[in-house]
Amino acid sequence: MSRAEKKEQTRQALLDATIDLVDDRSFGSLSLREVARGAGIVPTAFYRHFASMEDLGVTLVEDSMRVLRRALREGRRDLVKGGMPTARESLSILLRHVRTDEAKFRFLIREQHGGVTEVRRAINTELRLFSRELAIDLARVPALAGWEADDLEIAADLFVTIMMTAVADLLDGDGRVGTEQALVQRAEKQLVMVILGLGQWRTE
Amino acid sequence: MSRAEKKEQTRQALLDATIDLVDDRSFGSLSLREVARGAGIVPTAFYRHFASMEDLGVTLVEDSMRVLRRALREGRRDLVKGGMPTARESLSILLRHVRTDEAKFRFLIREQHGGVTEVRRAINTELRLFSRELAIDLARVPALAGWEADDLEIAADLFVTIMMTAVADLLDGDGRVGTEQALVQRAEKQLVMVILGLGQWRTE
DNA sequence: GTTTTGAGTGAACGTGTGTACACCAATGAC
DNA sequence: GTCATTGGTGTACACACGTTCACTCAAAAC
Repeated sequence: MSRAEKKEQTRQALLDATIDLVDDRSFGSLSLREVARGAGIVPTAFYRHFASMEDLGVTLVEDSMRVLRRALREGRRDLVKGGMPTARESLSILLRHVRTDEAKFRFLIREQHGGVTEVRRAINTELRLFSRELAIDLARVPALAGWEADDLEIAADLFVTIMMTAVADLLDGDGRVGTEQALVQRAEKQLVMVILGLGQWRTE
Repeated sequence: MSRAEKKEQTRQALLDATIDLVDDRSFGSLSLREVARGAGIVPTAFYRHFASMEDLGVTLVEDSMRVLRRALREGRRDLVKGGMPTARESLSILLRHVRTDEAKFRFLIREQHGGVTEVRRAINTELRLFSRELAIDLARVPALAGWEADDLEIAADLFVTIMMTAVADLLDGDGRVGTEQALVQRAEKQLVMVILGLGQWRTE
């Protein structure tokens, strides 16, 4: 294995170890030594890859966000068509992604309002970008033509909030199936309420 | 000062010190010694008041929740009347409370999805209670008569989510006034969207 | 083939950690 | 007035922490 490959592998091991540890603690409570230990290297070697824990945290946000963006984008394609069945479809796509990348989603949810400023900032910046992206999609929906761009972004923001709340609830809940189903139905109904509200907006 | 009073005072000092420290870090990253130092007592004296940091955390949730409940209840009285101006009113009441009890709200926002299980659980239990309370209020609104109780709770849940998101954004934002105003308007419009959606629910 | 580079090592530092224990001193009960 | 109760103290322990420094030794550059 080449030198660069070996380095990349260790770097990834550090990121993986961090994601593992953050499953039941906050990122800010992790120690550099713990992470290094988890990756199977000596503490001082950590600095060959990241300048600090904060630096690693920001990198981890970009990593995890790539997964979230992919999930939300896929769901988005259907959501903009409006109506109840497509809202359900979008949600189930998202939640399927959550199940296969549980740890990364938990990291994002936990640290969105967490105690490490740079990490928090990175997450919210990315989420805002995504809201704007969704707003642009909404603008292309015929039924929403003539809307203010600002208002569309506000609606998009609310969709994202509902989605993220559903993810948080899913990850927090016990493993029981009934709970999960109820949770999905709730989020779905909330999305529909907003969609119905959109239809009424300045049309009354 | 009586013995019991003196003890209560120290206990409060521990809670205050914790709230202070949590302003820019996560609760899980606090050490017992730090908190004791902040309260002006020696580490071992901590145990005269709380069995552990986790224990203190749960107490702090109850403390802070009392403030949040009062704020949300006050705003609720107007919200259930429906319509745009009352949504604005409810929001401004809440945000005024946030400004006077900033640290406690920040604690709740930060730890709602934070790394300390018991604390997280305590916050979400209380929030769920509040949602249910709001749902009962909604049931008394004539326009919403005939709704399923479950659906009302789902709507109430969404109201609470929007409110909490607004609080989080307010506390995260820089101090600039323009930002704050935009944020309030956004939350207000989101509330209205849901209210409009409620009007359409199974009425189409 | 020789030299340079750099990821990983291991010992050492000063400092902070949670908790155990014996102790003090003032309040409150009798 | 005496004595038990109890919040707070100070010392001590074994351990974990972030960061420093001089080091190895294999891959990459020449």
